[in-house]
Amino acid sequence: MADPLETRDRILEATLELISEKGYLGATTREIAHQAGVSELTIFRKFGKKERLFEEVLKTYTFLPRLKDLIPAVENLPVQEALETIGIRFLRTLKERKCFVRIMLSEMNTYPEKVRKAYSQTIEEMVQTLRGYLIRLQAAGQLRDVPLDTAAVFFLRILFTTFMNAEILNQRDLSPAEMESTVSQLVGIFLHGVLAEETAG
Amino acid sequence: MADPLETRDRILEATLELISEKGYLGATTREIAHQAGVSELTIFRKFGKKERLFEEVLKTYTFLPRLKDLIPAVENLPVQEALETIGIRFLRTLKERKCFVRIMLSEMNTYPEKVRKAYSQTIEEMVQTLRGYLIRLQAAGQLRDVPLDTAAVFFLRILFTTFMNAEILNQRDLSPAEMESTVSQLVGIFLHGVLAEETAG
DNA sequence: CTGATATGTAAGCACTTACTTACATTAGCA
DNA sequence: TGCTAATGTAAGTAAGTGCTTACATATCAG
Repeated sequence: MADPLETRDRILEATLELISEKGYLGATTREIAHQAGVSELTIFRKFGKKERLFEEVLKTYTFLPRLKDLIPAVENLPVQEALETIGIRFLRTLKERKCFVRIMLSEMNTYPEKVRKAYSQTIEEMVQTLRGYLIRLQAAGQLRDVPLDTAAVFFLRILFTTFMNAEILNQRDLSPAEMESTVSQLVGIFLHGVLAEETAG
Repeated sequence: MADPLETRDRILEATLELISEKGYLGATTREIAHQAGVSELTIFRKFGKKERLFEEVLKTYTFLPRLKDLIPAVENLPVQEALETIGIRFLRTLKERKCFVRIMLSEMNTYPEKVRKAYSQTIEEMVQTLRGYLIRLQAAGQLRDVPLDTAAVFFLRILFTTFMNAEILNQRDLSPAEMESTVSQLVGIFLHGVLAEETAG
């Protein structure tokens, strides 16, 4: 009948959505098949077993950190603007990949190895990107002597939890306006603890 | 036979542990009964249905924020020490209630209303406590003009994610030494963005 | 001892789940 | 046209799942 690749994609997308809504155990193969507009048997012919489906979803929807591409465009901006741009982009990426993030949070307990792999390919790489940027700032004398791994991690973690709290726990849309105000407040607090000129003690 | 209250407690504790390990759907009433050293029937006699068990666990293990009791003892310390004490206490509380936190994270998607209730009785109240302390500092002229809701939220969220990342995602023990160094780094970055004397621009 | 209360054992019910088998259909390619 | 690959329908299996029923036992207060 149809294009086998297209069929496969529809199955994976249905799986992503349903697992993110109901968890791995709560998402049944019957319902996935129905939502994908496909026979349940097709799923088993293509993926063998349900667990494989799950792994394939994690592989497929691991979002490559587009933060890296952003850095060059930002490198010439004033620090505050640069960090705000990075922060907004990070929040937007999380929003776009909401289903994926939900799965990571839900299944982190029950399938830590599988989730950890997906995690290190996404958020951890974003941390490294931000850290690289901060290191260059520090080398240029713009930052005082703080541990930059920690600083980068703190910065992104605040945004991650902001997203998690609003969109997942409270199931409330994180509006662009709210994103901007959160990020600018964060950058404010973050920067004035990091800028060299303000150390003095 | 035994004390009915004691039996009830054993069931609730087994439920807490098993749901935190395997999720609500993954924890079967048979296994809970076995781990509690109790007949499966006893569970249904005491709680009626599985969902009720879940709700009762959330109610029972909601940890009352002992942060509040800490504030008076801390009010006379220098800000840095005070925040470090608060931070360490928060991390320790999370560690003690690890099972409960895991459940909150896992089931946040699938049972948001139930989890949200437990959440607001714990972490949100801690935020308010910390915010109260910061407001007093600000009134005393020790902090510059930053939004203190946001600041308090940021502070605790960083610690929450630190805990989550280490203990849940990486299933690694967060040692007292690591807790201390994380908290002191956090307070360093946090404070120098908040202290009035360093504003200047 | 009596009766109530808390628990246990055993069997099972109605239902769902992941997964399978057997057979039919459709589309495209040679 | 006929072959192959991708899918579908239908029926079913074995193993759970939450939850129930019927009946027995043990403890303890009166």
